[in-house]
Amino acid sequence: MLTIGQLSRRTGVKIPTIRYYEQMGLLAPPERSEGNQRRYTPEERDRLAFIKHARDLGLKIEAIRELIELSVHPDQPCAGADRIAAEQLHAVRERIGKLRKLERELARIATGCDGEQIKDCYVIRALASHDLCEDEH
Amino acid sequence: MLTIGQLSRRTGVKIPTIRYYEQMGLLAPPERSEGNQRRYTPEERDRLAFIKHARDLGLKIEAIRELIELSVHPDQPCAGADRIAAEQLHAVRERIGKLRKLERELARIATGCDGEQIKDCYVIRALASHDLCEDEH
DNA sequence: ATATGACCTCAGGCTGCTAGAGGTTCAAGT
DNA sequence: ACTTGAACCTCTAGCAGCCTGAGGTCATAT
Repeated sequence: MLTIGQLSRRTGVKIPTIRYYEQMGLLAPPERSEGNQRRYTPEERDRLAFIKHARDLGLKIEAIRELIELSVHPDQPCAGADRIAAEQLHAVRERIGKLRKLERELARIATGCDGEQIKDCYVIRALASHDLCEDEH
Repeated sequence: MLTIGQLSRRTGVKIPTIRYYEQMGLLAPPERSEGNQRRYTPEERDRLAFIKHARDLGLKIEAIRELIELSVHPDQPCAGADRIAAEQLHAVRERIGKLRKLERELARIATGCDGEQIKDCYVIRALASHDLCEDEH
């Protein structure tokens, strides 16, 4: 049995975050010691590691909840899990696309200024008007 | 003079958000009608457009506040504005890098499953353990 | 005069945590 | 057996950056 501190160190998830996940229903309320402290089994550690991995991949709490729900029914078809992963991939690709547009524009803005005073500053002028933008947004 | 609704439509910034920016000190408290409703000048519309543009580029409220502060002193050197833009560019590039790692892993996870049941599902297994990951994270 | 829509303020909620106050328990050392 | 000190407990509040809704007022057209 692990204390919450040991669990935290082994998974890299901070203690308040563990308690938060319990509150959010991602982790079942664990056993308690006589003095009311949380004690975790290795299975619970595995589940927390699962949650952390999914969070690191950018999955929302709600999506993780669905996946856990699915994983409790190992004999059902796994199309649901596939769908969640695919949706997540799609979301990540969209974010990358948007960020690359931003990158281009920021690169132009950040390197374009050779003025000396604010009133000539390309950064300020570029933000003040879209006329200097390459694409619409 | 524009009402808050007109301002909202012209800038694409929602009404509660405009009031929020005022509260945060990004917009000065505007004039009011006799009946205490906000009335905006074209200059205020321009400033809101500036704010929106900067937000769309991912700048934080605090960074925008600094830029506005700078733009009020047009005769000062503009190195500060350049720095803010460069920092933002750096942050965006970092986010892109991280997201691309996620993309690779998710793509592998989302396309790797040909099991039929949850207990064989590659998505679930990949999340449960890092053994299936390509890089550490 | 009245209807309707746009506006006002204020409070509370959202995500995903994090921090702090104020109190209890555990394990180790003496 | 006792004492320390770290680790734990619950609860509340806070962060960004808004959004929503309640309950009420204003503007304008008919």
